[in-house]
Order: sequence, then structure tokens, then C-alpha cells
Amino acid sequence: MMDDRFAQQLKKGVLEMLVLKLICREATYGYDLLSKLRDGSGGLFSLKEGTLYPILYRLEDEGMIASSWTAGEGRTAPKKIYTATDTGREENLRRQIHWREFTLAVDAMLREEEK
Amino acid sequence: MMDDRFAQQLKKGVLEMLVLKLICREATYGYDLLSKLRDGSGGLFSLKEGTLYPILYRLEDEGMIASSWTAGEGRTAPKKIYTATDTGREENLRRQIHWREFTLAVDAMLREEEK
DNA sequence: TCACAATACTTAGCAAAGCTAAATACTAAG
DNA sequence: CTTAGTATTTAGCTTTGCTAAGTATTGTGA
Repeated sequence: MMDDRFAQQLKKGVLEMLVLKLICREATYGYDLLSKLRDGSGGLFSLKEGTLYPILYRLEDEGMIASSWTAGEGRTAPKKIYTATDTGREENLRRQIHWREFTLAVDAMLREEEK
Repeated sequence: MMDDRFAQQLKKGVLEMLVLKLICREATYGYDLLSKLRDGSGGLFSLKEGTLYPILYRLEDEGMIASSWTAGEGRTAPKKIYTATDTGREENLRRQIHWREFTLAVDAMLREEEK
């Protein structure tokens, strides 16, 4: 498993982008996001709660997402459901576009021929 | 010009990967790397010296690159020339492979259809 | 009933790396 | 001799992912 400093640093920014994207896709809560990130990335984004929750608080502070509590349906503890705001959806698009431009630029630099 | 927190964070790790790559391609020195990064990325990686030099010291500390001074040829100040070591070349390949896998995984998550 | 596992959220503190800013030094040109 | 261009060094800040530990609720099984 590759989980050295390099692998860790690459996630900076990307993680928050993915969380925002997932919430834009469908309103959901923290613990569920952990599974979605883990399963949707082939294990590459297997976060501990301590990594995810601060991201959610940050996104909420910045007005990208909004939260509301729901009583634990059936058998589980109460959940804090997060929904994307309009600001969040705009920012989500902006980030995806920038991510695209960014990776294109990096790939171009990596591709340049050896001398 | 997009240079907010998001844009900044995306560079984490990538910058060091690109610097190592450029030195693997051809032995060179700090100030020259600044131009190569700026020009090769369409201005996306327009670093100040204070960003680049710590990367070089880190790579040297870790044995990825080695340095030697050359007297300023012609009209300029002395230069510290960096050359990739065998370790550095191996690590360079490893990082490029990981970068590829990483971006593929992220792109796959971004692509998943909206509900 | 009562302990335990599963679900779910919170918080504190650390480490890594990019950023700004400023200082130093050498050479050529005016 | 002053200024501009080249080149390296260093200090200190900020953001964000990481580990680790803790709290609370509910259903299940001994």
C-alpha cells in the first residue's frame, strides 16, 4: 500500500473537492461519505473520521453546504445531513474545471521528451 | 488568475514531483528551474524562489539529487547545479506511476453520473 | 438486564509543504 | 559608482491531511 508523504500530499485540496462533489450529487451525512469515498476510489481515499469531519465543518463555515439533524431512523444514532447550497454548486463546478486544467498542465510537463 | 487556497493546495506534492522530473531530464540549477516551471506550465507554476529552494534542499537531503557549484560562466553569479541520483530516478518513476493512478481514480469519481 | 458491537459525530494536536517577504552576493552596463 | 539582472538563502505563516482519543445512541445476545 502506497501511503507515504507523497501520496498524502497529493490529496490536499482534492479530498475537499470530492466531498463537495458527493454532497452536490446527493444530500448525505458524514459516516456515509466515508464509505462512498473508500469504495468509489478503490480504497485510495480511506479516511478516518478525524480527516473528514473538519472538511465538512470548513465547507459549512464557508457556506458551501448546510446541515440539519435527523433522528436516527430505525436502529442508529442521529445523523447530520449535509446539502449543497447554490454557492457550493458554483464552487464545485469551478473546482472541477480548475482540476481539469491543472492535471492537463501537469501531464503535459511530465510527457515532454527526454533529451 | 485563479490563485486561491484550492489552487494552492493542489500543488502539494506535484511541485516536488515536477522539480525532480526536470532534474532527471537534465542537470540544472534553481533559477533555471523557475523559468522552466513557469514556461512549461503556461504560468500555472510561477514560483517565487522561497518556494523552490526548500524543495531542492529536501530532495538533496533525501538523496534524490546531488549538487555541485560552478563558477558563474561569463557574466552571472555562481550556480549550484543539481543532478539526479539513481535513487532519485527510481523515485521519479514511482511518483509518476502513482500520479497516474491517483488522477485516474479522482477522474472516475468526478465522472460518476448525477442522480 | 447489561455488556457489547455498530453506527455516528467531535475534538486536540502534529506534520508537511506551498506562500510571502526580505536579505545576501556577484557581475555587467551605464 | 550606482543600478539592474542573475542567483541563492532563510524566516515565519497558513492550510490541510493525519493519528488518536473520546462521546453518544441503539439493537442484539448472553
